[in-house]
Amino acid sequence: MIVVSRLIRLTSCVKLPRSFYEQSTVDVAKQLLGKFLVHRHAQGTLIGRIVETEAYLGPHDLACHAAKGRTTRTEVMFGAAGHAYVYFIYGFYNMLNLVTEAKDFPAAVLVRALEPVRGIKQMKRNRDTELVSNLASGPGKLCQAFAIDRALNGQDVCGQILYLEDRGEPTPKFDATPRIGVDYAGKWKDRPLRFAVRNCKFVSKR
DNA sequence: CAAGAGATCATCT
DNA sequence: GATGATCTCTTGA
Repeated sequence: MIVVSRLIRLTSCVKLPRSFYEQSTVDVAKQLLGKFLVHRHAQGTLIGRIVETEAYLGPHDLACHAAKGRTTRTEVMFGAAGHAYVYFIYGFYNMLNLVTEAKDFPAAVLVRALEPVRGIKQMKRNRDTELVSNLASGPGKLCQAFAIDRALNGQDVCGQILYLEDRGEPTPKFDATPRIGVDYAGKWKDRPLRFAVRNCKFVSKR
């Protein structure tokens, strides 16, 4: 019986393969809800359930960094799917994105919020705060909680250090809204490309 | 509570 | 030299 339950656990706990990230960016962004981000860190293993994402659709999407062209900064987005695009912004925060679609097509999903699952003690230290719903409820917060910085830019997220897991949970009910903080993006700013789990207290505050 | 400012730096003009 | 896929704290009603 022990062996059987282990098998069940193994089969329902699968690392997302590269083919997952090669799908359309909107599909990846939606399907990431309810998946688990795992960071195997020297401090210990940190795990969170994804509850909020945003899709950045490519060079024509004025909110996407790649709309400004292929540069040192955006190079990772032009690479193969299933890699981390981590950038530094506002002088303080890192943002975690997962590169999607075909090589040479620059698109990605911004991971905006997580429900802390494992390593909560370490996350509290990293964030210097006690409230669990304030540990990873925003793109800057979650990078701080999960010790994600630009050292992880370009990391293969189909590897052993940083990856995503499907634990058998169906995609939760979610709402689609415009993306946050992209008022400069002209007609693209109102497109409903932000996806957040409905009635979830771990999404970013808005 | 809502609104505003400040923090601070890599990247691009 | 300006700005940004943010967050926190302070202010004032």
